[in-house]
Amino acid sequence: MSLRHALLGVIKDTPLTGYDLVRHFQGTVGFLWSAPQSQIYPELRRMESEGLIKAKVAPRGKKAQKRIYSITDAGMLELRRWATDFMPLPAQRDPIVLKAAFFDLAPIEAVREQLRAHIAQFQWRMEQWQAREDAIRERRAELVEVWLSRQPVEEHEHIIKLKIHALEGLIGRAHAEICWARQGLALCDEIEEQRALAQLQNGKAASAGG
Amino acid sequence: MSLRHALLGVIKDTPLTGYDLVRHFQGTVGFLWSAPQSQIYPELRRMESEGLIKAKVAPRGKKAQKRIYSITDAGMLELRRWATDFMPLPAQRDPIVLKAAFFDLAPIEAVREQLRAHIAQFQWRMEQWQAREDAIRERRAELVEVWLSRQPVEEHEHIIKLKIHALEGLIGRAHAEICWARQGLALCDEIEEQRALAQLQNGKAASAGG
DNA sequence: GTAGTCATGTAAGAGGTTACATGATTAG
DNA sequence: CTAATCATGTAACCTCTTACATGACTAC
Repeated sequence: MSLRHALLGVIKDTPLTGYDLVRHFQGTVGFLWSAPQSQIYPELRRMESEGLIKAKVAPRGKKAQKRIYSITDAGMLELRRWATDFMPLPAQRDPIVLKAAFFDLAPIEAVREQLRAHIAQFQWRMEQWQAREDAIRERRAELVEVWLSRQPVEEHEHIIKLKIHALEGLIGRAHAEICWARQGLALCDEIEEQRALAQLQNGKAASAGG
Repeated sequence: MSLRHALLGVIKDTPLTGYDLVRHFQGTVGFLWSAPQSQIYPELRRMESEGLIKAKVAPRGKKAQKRIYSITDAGMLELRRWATDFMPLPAQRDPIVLKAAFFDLAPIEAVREQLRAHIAQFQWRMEQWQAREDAIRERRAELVEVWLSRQPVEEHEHIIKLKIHALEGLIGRAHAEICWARQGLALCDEIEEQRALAQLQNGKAASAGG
């Protein structure tokens, strides 16, 4: 149930509407845990019914309303419990690696395309993570600052370093992914070269034999 | 639908029963894509009904029977299609990293425990992957050899190199994960030291002031 | 006979994806 | 008035998890 805790992790800093949370899930926390809008609204309702968050209904214009959620003591407790409890590694399940193990079934140009996209995707993500890291380090990350303002000053640096460490994990992983894909591209070149060479020698042998 | 293709990827080499596949999913392919037994049997039935595999019912002892599945032309085609088609990156969703972003909410000893387990888990996986890689390279991987025996000899090295490349991706990632967790442990030490130092200075200030 | 392995399932529920659906409000 | 944004949902479907369930066969 990580979505729940990702949501709590944002709401703990400041009260937000479901809509705000949806946006944040494409911005800040979304880099850590992506979730579609259709998952967030029902989850907020469930969390409310379980007392982890509470909603304040606020008017919006003349007729419309919105629900501004804030964390409860029970929610904060649950978040701390989750952060503290041991969590086993999720099962190994990566569709790209699985596919890579069967790349010999695909034309080499399709393999290249997949690997190039892999690089591009991770480079894009890496930039996002890097930007987020910079924002946190330079004290420009709004919600983090709100949270820090409620923590003892001597802990601020520790909190920041831990948050940066989490992002460093993603960046390091992205780096590994990019290296891997580049090696894959090199392997594609090597394979194609050897095929061309074999073709050439085949031709020679044929003309020599014929 | 990666489970389906993981299954096809094994069945393509040699006919197998559901039971055999379950075991393989803790051995060879399971390092790439883990799946519980309760998912494999129904999926095989579905694949059979869709004509991707066909079952040969064989007797087992006197009364019992077993279903030996083998791949059909349609199944082989589907596997090649899947290997060729472009596949977008799965959404970012890693519970451990998410948790790491909120490590400041947990007691430092709990953080250490999580990180130590992280290292141990990935070291274990890494050994499995490494062993698998060695087996493939040294031509001791049974099913891979069955597959190779039906491929042109001049392609053998390419196929092996591609399969090893897939495993190298996992190994590289595991390496990154271990590095990250070690840095986390170092950070824990640092934080604890600084806390102890602050405690000490607080004590001094208190005794000087009081 | 009995323990271990071979063999095959079902079922409830959690979590995630994709698409659809609606309506108020605000900025131009 | 019209388009973009704010705001909140529902529904069908798929995948995966966890647990339960059964029975034949084989080696001791």
